Amino acid sequence: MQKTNTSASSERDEADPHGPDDREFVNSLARGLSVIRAFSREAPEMTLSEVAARTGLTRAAARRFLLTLDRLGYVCTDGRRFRLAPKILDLGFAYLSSMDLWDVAMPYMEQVSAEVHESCSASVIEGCDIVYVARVPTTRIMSVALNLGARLPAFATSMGRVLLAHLPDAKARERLLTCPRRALTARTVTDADRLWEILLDVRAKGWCLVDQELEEGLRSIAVPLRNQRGRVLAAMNVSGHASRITPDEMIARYLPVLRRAAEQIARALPG
Amino acid sequence: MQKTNTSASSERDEADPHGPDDREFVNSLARGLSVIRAFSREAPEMTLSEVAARTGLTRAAARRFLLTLDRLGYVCTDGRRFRLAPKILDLGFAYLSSMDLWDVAMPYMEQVSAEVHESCSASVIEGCDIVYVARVPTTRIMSVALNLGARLPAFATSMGRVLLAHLPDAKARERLLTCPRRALTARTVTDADRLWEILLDVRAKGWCLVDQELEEGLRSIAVPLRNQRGRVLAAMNVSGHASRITPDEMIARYLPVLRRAAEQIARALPG
DNA sequence: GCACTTGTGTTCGTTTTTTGCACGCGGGAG
DNA sequence: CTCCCGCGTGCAAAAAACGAACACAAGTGC
Repeated sequence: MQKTNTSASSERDEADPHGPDDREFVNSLARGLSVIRAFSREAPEMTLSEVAARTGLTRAAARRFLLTLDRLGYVCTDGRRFRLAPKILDLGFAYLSSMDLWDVAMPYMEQVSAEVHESCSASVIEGCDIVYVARVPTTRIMSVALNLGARLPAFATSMGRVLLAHLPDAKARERLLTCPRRALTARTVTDADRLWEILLDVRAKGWCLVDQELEEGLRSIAVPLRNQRGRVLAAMNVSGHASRITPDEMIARYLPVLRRAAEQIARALPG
Repeated sequence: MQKTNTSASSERDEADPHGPDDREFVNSLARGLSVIRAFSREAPEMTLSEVAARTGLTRAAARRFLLTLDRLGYVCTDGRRFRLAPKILDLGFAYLSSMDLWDVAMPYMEQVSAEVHESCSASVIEGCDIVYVARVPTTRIMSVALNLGARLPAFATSMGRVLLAHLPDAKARERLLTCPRRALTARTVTDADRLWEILLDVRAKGWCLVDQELEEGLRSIAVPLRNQRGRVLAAMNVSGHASRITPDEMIARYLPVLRRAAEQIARALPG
């Protein structure tokens, strides 16, 4: 879902830049994972050779990995074409399960969504992107479907700015400067200095509203999710269509709901 | 989220039963993936040695895999403890993106959810389990959180029975007989012959209602999701709390909504 | 119909990487 | 202090990767 895959996020991408020749780096694993990632909306189903071409592996290597993944149940094949099997979700599931936060947060997010009649989402920051880790959708307002694992550029999203604002100064600055900041609408703020000011403001206020900077007609407001000790673990937001709600109304009506939910989540979290 | 991990689903589990000695099987990949899966709710954060113990790998091997995954950004570490990084979701994301179905289905599922004020989910079958692939939650009614990738035993769920019913006879029978069928509530039907009758009925009717067989107080009704050519790709359901709705009401009010959505999804699907 | 190109998937020996084991190190608890 | 547990490292043995063949099919031009 969603093609965006925005920023150049990951510093080191897998594939096979003929690995760090470290003896501590298992190339087979990196290559196997790159085979999994070779599948996409554009190529949901591939022959052995197509996989080889996409990953840069030899056909022989691609074959070994595909057969291995098939044996393990992560891909399936009709003999000629290969496609990913649902078991792949087990891997991400391991991640989601390993975080109590989402489990704890979901009921409160459902409550938020029910109260404001808009989608409520949670995300974490990774590199230049935010990654969606939980979501309670209502009727679609965005042009793209945002599902778990989806990425959006941090600098242009309400959750991204909240997360950036709660990074240590040096890190936040560095990300602002190094991450690509393509304007996504006419309103997108891309100037690093201006963004820095915004982050300082967000940090002081404890919330962030973004008005049609990510997508025309889309407004969203986000708050940090903290654990009991006050450390920011993620961000949570609510978005609404510009035709349905003004920024002031969002602050008046949505912010209190978000803040209350965030507090309840913090209290409900262990540790 | 959700511990269930029910049935013994996967025929061949990974780990390291010292692999099929085939030259076509890449042990390193299987082992690397088993390292990812070693993380769970119970062990969200582990030292190198703990990972080694959990996976049955030597510490040296575990170390190499963890360092590799760290380099690739799939795990992160504070130097001592390792945990999964959100990038892991990219893997499952590759799967979800590779299926148009979910993208197409989501808006209709949101509509269903809005119309009946209950959660609407979609799943596929894999072995003895159904795997959740899309979900529009409303306020929580189940005791467990069902998220993407979550598994439930097929025989005891409405979606599972729909999916089993649309398998070829031989396959459906075989799964009924070989899959574990532990009773989950007092009402759970576990008798294979009785289940077979139910499946035939589901196949004939084109929908399935399950009343508190999975969990006390939980009723759900499911229909198949087909492509334009009529092939069953997944199942979609709506569930409700027993105190809020009777089975007859579910059939009267929810079924038409589900059926209409399923038809719209079929029409909206390519090929 | 025929040789021919092109793109498959598969096999095999050789080179290269990965592995497991044994050993050494260091820091916290008893 | 010393024991124990967790971590890092060197090396022979095992494995995986590579590349180059081979087999096969479908389409191509003649």
